[in-house]
Amino acid sequence: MSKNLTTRAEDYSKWYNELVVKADLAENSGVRGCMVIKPYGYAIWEKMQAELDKKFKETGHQNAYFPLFIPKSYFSKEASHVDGFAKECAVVTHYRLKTAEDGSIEVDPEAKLEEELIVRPTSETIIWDTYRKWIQSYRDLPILVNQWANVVRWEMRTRLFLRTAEFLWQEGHTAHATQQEAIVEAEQMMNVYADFAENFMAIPVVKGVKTANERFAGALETYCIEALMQDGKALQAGTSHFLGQNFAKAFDVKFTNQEGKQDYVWATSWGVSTRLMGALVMTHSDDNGLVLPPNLAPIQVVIVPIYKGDDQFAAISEEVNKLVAKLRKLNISVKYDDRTTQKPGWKFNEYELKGVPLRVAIGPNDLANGTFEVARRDTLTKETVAAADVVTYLQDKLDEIQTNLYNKALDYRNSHITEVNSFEEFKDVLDNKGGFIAAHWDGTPATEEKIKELTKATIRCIALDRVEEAGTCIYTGNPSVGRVLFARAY
RNA sequence: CGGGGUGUAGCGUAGCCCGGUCAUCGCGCCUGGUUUGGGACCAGGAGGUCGCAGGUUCGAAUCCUGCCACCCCGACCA
Repeated sequence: MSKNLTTRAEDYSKWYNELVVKADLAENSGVRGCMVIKPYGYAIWEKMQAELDKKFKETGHQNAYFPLFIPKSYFSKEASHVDGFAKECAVVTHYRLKTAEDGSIEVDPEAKLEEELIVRPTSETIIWDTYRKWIQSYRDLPILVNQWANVVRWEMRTRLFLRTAEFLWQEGHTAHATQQEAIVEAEQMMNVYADFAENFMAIPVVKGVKTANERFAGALETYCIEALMQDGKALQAGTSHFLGQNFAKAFDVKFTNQEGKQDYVWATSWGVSTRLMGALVMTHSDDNGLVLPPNLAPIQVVIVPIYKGDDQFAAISEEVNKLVAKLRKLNISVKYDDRTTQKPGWKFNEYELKGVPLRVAIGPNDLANGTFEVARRDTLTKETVAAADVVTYLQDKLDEIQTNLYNKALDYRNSHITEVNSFEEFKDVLDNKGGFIAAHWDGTPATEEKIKELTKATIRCIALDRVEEAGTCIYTGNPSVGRVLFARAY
């Protein structure tokens, strides 16, 4: 049993929650389903934002900002979209408070809005209403815009990072002159997300498309990246939608094409959210706490001094300051924890809990020998390194940890994709092993629904790289053209 | 939103069934001293509207009602 956390075997949910809170990432605010993201957690989110933003710009996108409030009438324009969100909207009905006779504060009944405002659950409607004004000719296209924002969904059940009532995300909304161009855009953004997840966050993902049942409200095709958590449940880590002309028709966004004819524009939308923080925690962490890939770690190297008396402390600090300067020059984020208020052992545990990739300790022995002790968070191993080599050593280890975390997660993921050929086997693997199950499915929503009802497993995606293979559906025995990936999901 | 559970100091908790010096214990915090290579030790100290609001009672953390928040299981979802 870890001294820091509940063991995962005992209760994975509790482990996850405890970890998020104890590692100082976030906590419940006490406001229904909303969390406080703490500075350490937010620093990680900022790193994600910076990297994603860079990728968006590289692919020709620009940032913009649209209103938080959306007039209710906007929602009545795209039927399937409304159906998807109607049950989870926060609605603003009044615009003023007043002091009641007993001194309490109440909503002023006189200040009722004529048309209610919806706190955006997503911005398709208000953005498409705006795009109508921006687009007249094919020369105005494409519009490649992204928004960093918060959205609110009045979810029945909430969970830190994975499903909060308010969450932070980015939502890209693009408009194109042709269907083909929009499809290429949607696929491109799925690839951007996959690249980001794998190479930056060290989280392996399966790229694929959703079945009709799991598709975004209003989309013709939903591309997704699916990750696998350590408890064997899947997590949708990002989505990119080809919206066809649905929103253009609903919001009357027409343009004149090169032939001089009016046509509706073709649309995409794509997004990732603070849910990625949950994926990060559940992919890499262990019972000693968080494990952060160096790319995302607010502190990549922490240095802890071990000393007796002021003289020794001063001598150690002098060595450390030289090292800090060299590391900073290499853009390595380093913290020298010279607090005299905590003991070394306490600090070791603290930084392990927070997932700092590398810890350097220097004490009297090291001072005498001209060495540093370097500990790795991912393997929990320690090595003594000569002062002359330590900068290169640390630099190499950061790269190695990044790669190692990805490989570790990839091995786990790959060993948890199980092919099954019968419904009995399907249920057995689901209950006793978890992970993705590659199985034949007859392609009908009804069968998918039935399997979900019986097992709580859903089709996470039809993988893009699946092989064509004739088979029979595990549930109905009807013909199938290839395997799809099932899993229980968050 | 349906079922189940929880709410006592910054954190984790005992007490609730059977109302009456019960506000318990550990960690943390503060002061002093000794310590410092894996969450130190000793001594002293501070800190609580017992989630909120009503009700029952001579008396409520304890019983009743309503509300709020959180957790788990469903349904819904990034």
